[in-house]
Amino acid sequence: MAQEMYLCAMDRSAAVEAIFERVQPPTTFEETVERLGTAIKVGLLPPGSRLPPERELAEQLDISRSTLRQALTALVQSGHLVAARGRGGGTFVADAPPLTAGVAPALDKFRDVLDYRVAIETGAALLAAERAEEEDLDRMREQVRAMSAIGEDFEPYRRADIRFHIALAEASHSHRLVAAMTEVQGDMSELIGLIAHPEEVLAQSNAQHAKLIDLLAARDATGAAELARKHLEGTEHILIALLPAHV
Amino acid sequence: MAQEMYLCAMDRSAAVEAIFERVQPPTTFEETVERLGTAIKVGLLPPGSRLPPERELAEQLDISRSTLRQALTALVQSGHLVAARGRGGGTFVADAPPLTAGVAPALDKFRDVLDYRVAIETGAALLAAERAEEEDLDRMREQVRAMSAIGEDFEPYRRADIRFHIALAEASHSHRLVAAMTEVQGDMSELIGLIAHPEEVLAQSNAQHAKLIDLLAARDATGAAELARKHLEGTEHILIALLPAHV
DNA sequence: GACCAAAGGTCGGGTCAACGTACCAAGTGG
DNA sequence: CCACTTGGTACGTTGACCCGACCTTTGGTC
Repeated sequence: MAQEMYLCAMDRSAAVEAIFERVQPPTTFEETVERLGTAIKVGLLPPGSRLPPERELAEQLDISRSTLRQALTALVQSGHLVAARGRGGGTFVADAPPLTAGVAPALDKFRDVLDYRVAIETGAALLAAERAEEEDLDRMREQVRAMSAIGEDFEPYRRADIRFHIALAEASHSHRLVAAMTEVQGDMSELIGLIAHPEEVLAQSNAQHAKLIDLLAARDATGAAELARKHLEGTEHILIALLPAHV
Repeated sequence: MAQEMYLCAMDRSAAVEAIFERVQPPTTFEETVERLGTAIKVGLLPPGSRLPPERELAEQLDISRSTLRQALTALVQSGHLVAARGRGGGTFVADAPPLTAGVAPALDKFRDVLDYRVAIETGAALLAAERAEEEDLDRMREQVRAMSAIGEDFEPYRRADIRFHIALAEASHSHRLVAAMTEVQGDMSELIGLIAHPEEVLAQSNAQHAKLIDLLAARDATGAAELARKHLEGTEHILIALLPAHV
């Protein structure tokens, strides 16, 4: 029975190390705050929109009402939601949602987010080129129009931008990529607030959006992925220059 | 106060629906079984290798020993691990790990896994082309050699194949992509057991592996992503033909 | 104006996952 | 034979989560 061989000393690869990292699944409460909070920040739930009644929503999410209320309460206190009692009341997305001014917590976490984003965006672009329907493209075109119509101040531009990228994920017709894209955009918002956005950059960015749609329509998967990657590099360069030196 | 506007009826997009889906974070126990189980199935922890002592491992994973033992016990009962008491004992990966004969649970889950894989693999290929060091490429070459040396029976080939793809993720130097790749490969194993693998298919597959390394060495990101996508299509076509009609 | 229905808000008790600590049992090396 | 390392067991504590009943506010309806 005496087996030797201590944990393969040579093969201490990054993958093996990843096995033994901390295991900490989020609680139901945390997950719920994350889900709803991201949806709000990302604009999927626009200001003024109403959530389903608590008892109903709890059933949809398949959690108890108590836990749901914890999450809702947290979001009310943070100013993302407002609650109104009585008939015709309900829980609504705040009209003036607080700016997501995260004070840049973990630094190497952002590296990860940026890289993960590359995978999700290019993957979505690739599959979208293979599968996008005309209606998917229309939804994307609408956001491009919105962005070019704005031009000046950044907040509404950013919202349309997010919706464009989520629409891209939807065009890939992959449930999981939509979820991943939403999550990634939420994470990005924490970063993007930190940097400046000259108007010319936005214009060029939106030109790339339009071009991407053309490539999707032409079913040019390779070109779409390539353009997507270039598109992301723009943001990256600005961010990396801004972030202090890392490991 | 009377706000109207019931949850934007028009905008019932896939992304919005995804918000209200079931929230069910895994328990620590489940997550731990998943982590270790995947690592074993995927061959990151080869048969015969020894895990750290329980008390130590529990600290690394930042969970209580009791919970860790639940997970270990589960893996012992399922035949993935064997435990030996006494000094010089420990917990070891079983020599003959049970075949992962998953009875194909959710069907549309696999669609999702396949699509997610496209994103992770192409994303990893893309970033690897930008960042791979010579030593990263060497690790991949080694697996290609291993695969071509085998040729006949499938199990060892599959193991080397997995390690190749994980090495690709490592070459992208993205922590998160390594983790995602490992997870995806674990999920894929459940599927791949279901299909046949003619020798000629494996040969062609390995030729693509070799070609991919060349493209990475040449820093041809677009070409690498393109080839990766083609490489995956091979598996997909076989699987989709096999899986019954879906929605 | 009385009443009802539909919402959010509160309370108390029950269950179970996870933790921590101490202790038992087995096997190996000195 | 002793001591030490390592897996196995037991038990009490905490806290997340659930369930259900009830209160409070508020707008609509008769």
